[in-house]
Amino acid sequence: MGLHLITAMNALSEPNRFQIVELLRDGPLTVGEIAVKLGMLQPQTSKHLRVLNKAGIVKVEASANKRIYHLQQEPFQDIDAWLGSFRQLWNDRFDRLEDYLKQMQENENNN
Amino acid sequence: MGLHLITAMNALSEPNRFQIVELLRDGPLTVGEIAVKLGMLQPQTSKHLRVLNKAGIVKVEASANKRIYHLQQEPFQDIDAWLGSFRQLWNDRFDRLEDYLKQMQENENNN
DNA sequence: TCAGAATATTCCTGTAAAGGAATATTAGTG
DNA sequence: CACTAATATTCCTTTACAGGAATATTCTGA
Repeated sequence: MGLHLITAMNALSEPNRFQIVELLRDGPLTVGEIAVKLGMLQPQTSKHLRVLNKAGIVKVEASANKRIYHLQQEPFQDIDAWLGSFRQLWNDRFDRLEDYLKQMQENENNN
Repeated sequence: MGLHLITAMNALSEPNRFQIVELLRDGPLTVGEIAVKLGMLQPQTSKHLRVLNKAGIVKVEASANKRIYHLQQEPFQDIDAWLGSFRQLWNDRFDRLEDYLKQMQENENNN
């Protein structure tokens, strides 16, 4: 468990790759388009896309001699699911805080 | 924007640090307790906690000569907020797919 | 103040990964 | 079959970072 998560977050925690992901939210793009829009060289763009691809964050679609990259949902859903358990945690803690405050209130009234 | 995110994800994308975070979900722990529970040496534990601390993921509370580390919500909320925009994206795409299918259905009926 | 426990820091070393430059690959076109 | 465009890969160098071992720091209690 958690291995996909770590791989995905590792891939996303590189500024250029993060930017690529942000860019691809507006829709699929070719390597050249990404490189131009982000002001990076083509080889590094390809290399970063390779990492993103291995992490399952993007997928490629070949069209002639162009390669069109687009986002993939799964890794984001994985991260989201993991964060979900944290939301649960914070909510539980908040509930206990409420109970505590309520308890204090009642004790106050019994004086 | 996004810089905190990248820092947080980078900190989380190291297996040992990820484990530390998972462990701290059950409540605050001292360095020694973390080291024992995860079978790692104290110095490396301290070093990883330093990284997590700088990323805002954990905070320290001094108690005598012990240091008690506990999770912090903010980074997780940041990641969650970022993912939120993706949820929006997927939903929009799904809506458009529904529209498309509905359109096809209608065209089918008009033949 | 000294001893010991808990933690932090430093130094060293090995390794993974990123950028630059050059080159290889693949597909379309005349 | 050249020729070109688009992309991928390789090689090299540099840098960041993790682990190990040793040492420094901080706090407590006698």
